[in-house]
Amino acid sequence: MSQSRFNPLKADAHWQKVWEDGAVFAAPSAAELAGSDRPKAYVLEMFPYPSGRIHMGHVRNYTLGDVLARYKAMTGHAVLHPMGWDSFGMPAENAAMEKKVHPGDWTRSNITAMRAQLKRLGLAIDWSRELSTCEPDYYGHEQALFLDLFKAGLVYRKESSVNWDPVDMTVLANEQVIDGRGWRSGALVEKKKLSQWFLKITDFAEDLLDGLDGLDKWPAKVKLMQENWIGKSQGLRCTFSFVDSPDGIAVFTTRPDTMFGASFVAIAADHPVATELAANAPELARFIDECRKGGTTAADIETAEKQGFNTGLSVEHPLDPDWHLPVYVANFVLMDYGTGAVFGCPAHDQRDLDFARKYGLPVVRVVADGDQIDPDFEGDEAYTGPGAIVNSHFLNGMSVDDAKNAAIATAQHEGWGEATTVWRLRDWGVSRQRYWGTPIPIIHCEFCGVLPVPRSQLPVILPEDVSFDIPGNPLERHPTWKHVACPNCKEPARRETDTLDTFVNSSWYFIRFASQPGNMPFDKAEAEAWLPVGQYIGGVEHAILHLLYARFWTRALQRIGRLDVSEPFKGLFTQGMVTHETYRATKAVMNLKGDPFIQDGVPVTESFWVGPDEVLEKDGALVWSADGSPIEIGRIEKMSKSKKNTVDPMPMFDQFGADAVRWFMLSDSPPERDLPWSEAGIEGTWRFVNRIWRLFDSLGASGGEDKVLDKILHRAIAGIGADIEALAFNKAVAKTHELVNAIEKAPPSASRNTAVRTLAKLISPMLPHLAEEAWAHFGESGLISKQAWPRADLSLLVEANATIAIQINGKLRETLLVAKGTDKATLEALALASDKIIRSLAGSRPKKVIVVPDRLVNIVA
RNA sequence: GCCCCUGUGGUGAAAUUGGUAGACGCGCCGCACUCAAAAUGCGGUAUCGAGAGAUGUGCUGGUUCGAGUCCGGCCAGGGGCACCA
Repeated sequence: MSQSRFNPLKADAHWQKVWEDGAVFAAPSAAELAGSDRPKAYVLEMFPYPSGRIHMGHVRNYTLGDVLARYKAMTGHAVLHPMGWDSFGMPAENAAMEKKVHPGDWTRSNITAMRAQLKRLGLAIDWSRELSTCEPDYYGHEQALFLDLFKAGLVYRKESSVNWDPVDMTVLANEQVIDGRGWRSGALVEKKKLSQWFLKITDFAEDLLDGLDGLDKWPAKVKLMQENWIGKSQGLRCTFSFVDSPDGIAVFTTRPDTMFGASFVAIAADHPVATELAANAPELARFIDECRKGGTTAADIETAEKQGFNTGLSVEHPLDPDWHLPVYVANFVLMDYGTGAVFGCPAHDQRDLDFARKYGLPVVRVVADGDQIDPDFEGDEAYTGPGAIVNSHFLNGMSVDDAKNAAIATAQHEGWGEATTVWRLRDWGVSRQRYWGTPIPIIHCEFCGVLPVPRSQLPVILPEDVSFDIPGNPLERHPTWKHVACPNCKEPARRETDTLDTFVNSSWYFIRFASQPGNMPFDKAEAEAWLPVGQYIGGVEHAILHLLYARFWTRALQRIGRLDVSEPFKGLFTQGMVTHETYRATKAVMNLKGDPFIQDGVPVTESFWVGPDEVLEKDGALVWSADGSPIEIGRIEKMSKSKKNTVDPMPMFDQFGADAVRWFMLSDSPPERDLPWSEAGIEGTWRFVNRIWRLFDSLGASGGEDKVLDKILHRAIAGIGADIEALAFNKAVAKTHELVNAIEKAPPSASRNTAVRTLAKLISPMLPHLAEEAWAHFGESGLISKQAWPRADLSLLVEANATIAIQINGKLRETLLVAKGTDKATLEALALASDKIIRSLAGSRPKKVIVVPDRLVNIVA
């Protein structure tokens, strides 16, 4: 028998070329799909941002999707498994500023490098559908869709307050503001009012919430997060009229049952009533200013004291015009939630209670706390639990829920309020004062106002000749780009220089993958042939924003009749992060002369992140490879460039080949769980790959059946398939090991030969290069990737015998092998006749015997 | 503060509806092959105990013939939201 070795580097290169040259993983066209009875499988991993190199997180993400896509193909599905690039965004502009390269050049060369790296993984991708969002043939269509939504009234412009970095002259997202300063410049961030474009996602709040119910293949956690984010609250919107005036203050409450416990009305600092009063009240103006300055970070809010300013105004209680309440401006009331005004019911709301105690306002109990019904509420802890309503006239005696309904009914009947639903969800602000994004296709004309760019002028192409020498938006400074003729009056006009939030790019790329005509964003029928995505796979960090925006965008397209799909992602899988320890080294700070910098007689040190490849172990402690100084081990975090805790996957591919790395990624840890990175064990997977190869190389001309092995094989076929389908790859790996162990131990036979050949197919989704190599080695023609997944013979899955556990008082004492289906009485008799049981019982009579056929006998003694 | 998730050997982890805890892998130990090493193969590996046996799924109480799994109360770690009326 000739011995051959598996050479992964040769095999990887060879089969990757065969797959690519033969367009083996090209998805069928929509027409072919319609004409075939094959079920469809659209498998999609979240497309990468081309940051430069792939990292372990990418390897995990794309391996998971790839196994599923390959399995789906083998199980007779028409598969769409595409790849593209989320290529607009800030890092490109930062690179431009730091390295003096054009964002386009930087991005495109990154894509070239990362495409090659991804291909090195051996992914079953239809590369003919590759797209890149920074190219006009993508973003031009996005501009067309934006104008469609504009025309449909789903886009509007509004003054809104933004975080403005005065040094970089740009708007910052909330996450980019750290302790009130810009994350890059370190400058104090200012609040600035800017005219911004918004998408009306709130129009779809109810739909987006209701739609979650139908997403039964989404993780409950993600649905819950979206539900909280959308934040539906139902309650009463009512008006507290000013004393002696027809006007009033609109208030929203989720607790109309506590109306009779009201003791003040509080309005936001930005409330129009406050603004009006402040014009003639300098003290109030100063207070409002204070409120605006207040930080918005979690820590600020935690420590901020409830503060108010008594306006001197009084309002009438809607249920009793003679009952007057003071009106405060309060720092804890938000203008952009509800109506920007609340009524305070201190006894049953902690915040209101803090406020009332501070300003000496009445605190009246209106919900009984057990048998406590005294109207005089004592203590500093509000009661927010259930109870009967008390001290509340017509609501007395009702439950909280009944009283809510009764109060709302009365308000509606008497005309001073109505049932209202309020959402936490805000409209989506999509304007970014940046260069590297989709230009917003709008023209501002002094005479004709805000106009869409005519369709014939799309795409609005991003100019390439820009400079990043000075901070700010290069589009704003470009000498010619923004100057255009008004499409209406032909007078000189100005282009919109803002670009779209990059989340817009990722809100429809999965549609473009399904259909990519040149003259429009997508063809309706083609897109509908593939959509929705059957299985979407990505990081949980996108659980809210990306997934919510994509769901909104899809519904918006549905509303304007462009696509009859409401939910873009039927199945969602959120993979865990690949994490690694972080390391910090400390070094002395030097002065200009190069001597240690001494302060108060002590050398000043600074600590900084170092990468895992710079850390050595010496005498049981970790030291920095550069100078041997001690290393402090930080917490385990997601691999990121800033913490320097990344590990480059590519050397592993060069050393062990794609299959060993893929197998390693799939082994052991369930894919939804975070994976603390460790290379311990990669040699083990490499050994396993070689063990399998030796099996493939061991086929002989033996005959004869091996019924035990047949059974094991068919159990593996069924089990591995089910595990892959459930994305439980760690379990599929374990079952593959069991099968391999069994085959290795089995003597030569026809059954064994069959098992070895079948094994090649079973590993093909996970170890595709090895499997192709085996297929060729067997002398077969064609590709194993195109073979049908083996069929499990169900009759072989039925066990003839069952191992019965014999327990005494629930503790295992003995096991018995019996024929399956042995009746209860026989089992009981067998159990009681067992030597061990007789000994254990030591003559005492069983009180009771529980028999579960095919499982166990439990003797209660 | 509110909401959610997780907790099992040295280690990554398995465990259909409550029914033999620790499958499978990594590591480690022993053995074989070898002048030797690597590679490979064989055996062992929850804890205590010489053994029979006892104990064991974060802690604690409960339901049950029987609990890793269900219920209550804690503890620890992680995540999400947060002056949301």
